[in-house]
Amino acid sequence: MTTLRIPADEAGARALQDTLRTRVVLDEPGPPPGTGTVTGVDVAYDDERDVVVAAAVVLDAATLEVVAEATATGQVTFPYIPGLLAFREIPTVLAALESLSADPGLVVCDGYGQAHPRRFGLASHLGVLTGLPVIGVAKNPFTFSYEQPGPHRGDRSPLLDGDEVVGQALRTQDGTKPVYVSVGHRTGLDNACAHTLLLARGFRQPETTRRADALCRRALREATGRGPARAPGPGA
DNA sequence: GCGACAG
DNA sequence: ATCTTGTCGC
Repeated sequence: MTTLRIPADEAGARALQDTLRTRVVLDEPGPPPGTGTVTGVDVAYDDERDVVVAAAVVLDAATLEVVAEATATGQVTFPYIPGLLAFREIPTVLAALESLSADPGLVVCDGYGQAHPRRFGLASHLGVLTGLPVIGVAKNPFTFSYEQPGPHRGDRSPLLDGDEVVGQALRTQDGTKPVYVSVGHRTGLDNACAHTLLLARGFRQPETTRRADALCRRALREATGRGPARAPGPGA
């Protein structure tokens, strides 16, 4: 496990990405889809107090049942800057991953891996730091061009940086927007798409992401007191 | 210089 | 990411 570093400024952050990207492993296929465990990671923020909560949820890859989960709380130490997302999220995500009681298997995170201006998005950064196979499944497009994939679940089209394929726009449900899949570390792109489809059986987003999202939001509410006031019921 | 821009 | 009502569709 590589030591975590948070640069003091943007230039330092970009330089560190250029250094660490040499350690990304792209010639492994990754774990076979549907076997072992898969782990979703996500974070939630409280902008008022600069608090961030990360969640890691381990699922059985065959049944999608929860095997283990963990959360971690931290202070926000880096602003959101497109291209530098990892520096904002990774410290707390690492803490959550480290306190898991089960083998994470393949890690699925929000955001990108290779589909990044310096080929070193969150998924790649997390992979290099942990040594784990990691893929990125993002909800919105970023730095690349692509054609709209076909309308059905499983349809895809490549994310292109020039003529280099850096990911896939993948339709996980008929009639919904695609998700954007890219490899982070120690996984192949076709395999990453296969995992994503198996994990997104009932919804647009992978079950890993949905579970981790729900958990870190709940943990944030409990850590920060009341979040947004719930609508008062008719009986109030 | 301007706009776009994962979460 | 987060705030936030109603509304459209199955």
